Amino acid sequence: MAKNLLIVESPAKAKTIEKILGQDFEVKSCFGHIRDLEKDEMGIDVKKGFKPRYIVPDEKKKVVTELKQIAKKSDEVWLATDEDREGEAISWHLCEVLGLDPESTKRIVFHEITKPAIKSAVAAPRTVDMNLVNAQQARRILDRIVGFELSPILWRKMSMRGNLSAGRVQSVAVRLIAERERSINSFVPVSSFKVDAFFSAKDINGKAVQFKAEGSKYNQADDARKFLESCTGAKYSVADIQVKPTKKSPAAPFTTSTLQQEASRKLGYGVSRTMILAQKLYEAGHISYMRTDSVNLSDTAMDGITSQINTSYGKEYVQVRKFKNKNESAQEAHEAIRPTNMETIKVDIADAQKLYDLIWKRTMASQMADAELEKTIAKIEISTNKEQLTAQGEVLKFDGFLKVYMEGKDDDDENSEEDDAEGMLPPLSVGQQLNLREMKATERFSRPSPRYTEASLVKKLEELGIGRPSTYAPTISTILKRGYVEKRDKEGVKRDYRVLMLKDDKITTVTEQENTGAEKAKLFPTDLGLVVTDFLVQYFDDVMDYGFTARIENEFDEIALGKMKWNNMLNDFYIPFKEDVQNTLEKAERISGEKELGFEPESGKKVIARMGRYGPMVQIGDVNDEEKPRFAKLKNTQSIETITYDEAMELFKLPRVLGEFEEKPVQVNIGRFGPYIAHDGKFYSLSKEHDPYEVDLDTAIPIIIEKRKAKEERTIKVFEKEKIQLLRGPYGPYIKKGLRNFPIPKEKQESAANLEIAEVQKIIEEVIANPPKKRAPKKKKA
DNA sequence: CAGTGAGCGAGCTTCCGCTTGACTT
Repeated sequence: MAKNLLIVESPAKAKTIEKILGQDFEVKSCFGHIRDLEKDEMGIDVKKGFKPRYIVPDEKKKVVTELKQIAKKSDEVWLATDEDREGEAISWHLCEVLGLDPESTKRIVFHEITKPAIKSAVAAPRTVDMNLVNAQQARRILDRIVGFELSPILWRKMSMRGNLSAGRVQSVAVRLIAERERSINSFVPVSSFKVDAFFSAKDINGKAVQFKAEGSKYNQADDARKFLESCTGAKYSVADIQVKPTKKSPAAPFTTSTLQQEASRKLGYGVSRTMILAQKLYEAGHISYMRTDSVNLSDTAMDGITSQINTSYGKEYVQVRKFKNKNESAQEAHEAIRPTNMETIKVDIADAQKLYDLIWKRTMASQMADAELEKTIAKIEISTNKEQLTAQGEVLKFDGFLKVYMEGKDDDDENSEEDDAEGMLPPLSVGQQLNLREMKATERFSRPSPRYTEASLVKKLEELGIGRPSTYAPTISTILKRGYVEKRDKEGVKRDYRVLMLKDDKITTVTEQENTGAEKAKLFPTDLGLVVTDFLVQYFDDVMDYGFTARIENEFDEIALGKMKWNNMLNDFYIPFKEDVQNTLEKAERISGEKELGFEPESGKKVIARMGRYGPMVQIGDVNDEEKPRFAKLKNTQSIETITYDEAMELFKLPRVLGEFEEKPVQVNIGRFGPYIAHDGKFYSLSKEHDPYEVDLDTAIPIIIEKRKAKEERTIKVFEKEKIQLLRGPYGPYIKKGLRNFPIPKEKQESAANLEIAEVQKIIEEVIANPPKKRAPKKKKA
């Protein structure tokens, strides 16, 4: 039996550390937090100075029991949780649960899992820092108060049903998306005309090549035309050439957030996918810990990286760098994300190779030499005009880190529009005459900020100091699951733009078309998200403020330094907050996001759009009217905010009779489960590519025929006028009664076609009596 | 299943941060 028990958070770390420390230590993991606030009644005694009530959650009981047993048998317990606020709290909770004295129990920390780091940590133990623990408790309690006070307000005040929630992080994330959407919708593009001249000159081999020079931008088409006119008959010559050496430096090694961004840009992964794959790589020992905000690399890692660069590319490619973290909220408990062994190139894990390559390359590049470029800027004179044109070229003199890796660009990066296509210029000399092939003034429109992707939202949250590496992906899952936000593509719209062209001393104008506004896998707020956000901003502007987290983080820091009492801090927050809560419960009206669209001409009844119990809808008339109001669901792409009166009225055109087929009427409508076609007492649901408002008889009939045929092929037998059916499924035959499916016992599957009604009834009864095991039910309160 | 949307008012839901499995179809 080992004399010492050392506890870390992650089981994968435990294994590695046990190898390093040898026989004197048994290393175990506690799998993160082992205690949390009780779920009922807040878990906090506000009146007793915010005294928290902690419990060990059911799913943690097993780990805790095991740790208790081993702790009892060990001479000494060492706490080696992460060196950050949460890690310190975990150590303290371990003391509480394992019956250890926090004032004497050995607490050690390290930021990297390397032999020297761990050995020196063990040589210099300290004790649990209660100030830091208190800062964590304040953080935890504040989040609980905010979440568990705000969410019930939504349940009371929202007309929409479902499990709604609000919180310090998620609600602000939704707000970012909501505000971006509104700024896009109200954006008015402004056009300008950019002049480009195309010249030809001879390259080094004497071959004629074309190159581009840029002129000014004009806000009006007329001004652009005047400039082109002024150039008719002009001669062009090189007035000046400047050659400037420039440098490009590699980006810092990956943190969680930058890894998510790069995997999104280069591989198209959502943040959850990235994290699942990274977790697999970590568990297999291929990469360091993947939930980190640090850009630091251990000395051991640096040695591996530089020697790998040396062997692969040579000494001149090595350039050792220390990166500094840009954001203040970083807690830097771990290293940057890097390969554990730079010599490993192939990882034998499904789908994870590409992500590993990305990490490997980024890590390599971070310690490689700057790329050296030579930028040439040539000014071109126009004989008839005072203005000059500018041609730019770039030549790579030394590739440096670009040999392995170049960081991707977001579509909201400035200059990304222009500076990506800088090619080479042919050799030019001052005074050289140039032949103009053509000059164009192309109309360009200003663009709104792009919608967020999962990864660009994470970037923004990190900039604001909101959320942590371990919560970025789950936060996005939450706001998607709650229906506040949707991830989808948007088709672009065609837009005309003008091109004025000067060629052979003649000016012509042509109109061309471009596709604009197309976006892929972007986050859109739903009506629910917009309505809930507006409500929260109206009544809880302090918590919803983008600077709120940063402000309370400063106070948590004060607590951690022992300069502020944690319950005083909470009290200062709580008093005005609780007042807002009371006030809102009393005064706020039910939230429905109602918007008046107009009046129905025949009846004079009001037409409105609002949130209903089942989602966004339009309504004609009022509940208090004698006649019942009429309702219609909004289409997926429509929103309460932007729907027009005409679009709303269009929605009332369902149900619609399309015509007849086999002497029976064909009707299209929208039901609870979406749009469907009704014919001859049967229902055929419409797939997404069919818009129920567009469907006509000619499209409906093939759908009926095809679905009917597919159904026939799957049907084995029908009982009681189709109330009970025997169907063929992908895993074998099954029984369908009403909406419910019932499995057929294995031994009866082969002869399913011979089953009679009595036997079928018996199977159904048996299944109902002994329902198949479902996923473990959620724990209810005792 | 192919309907609704208010309100009546049980009984349900919820936060953020640490960590990984154990569950189905």
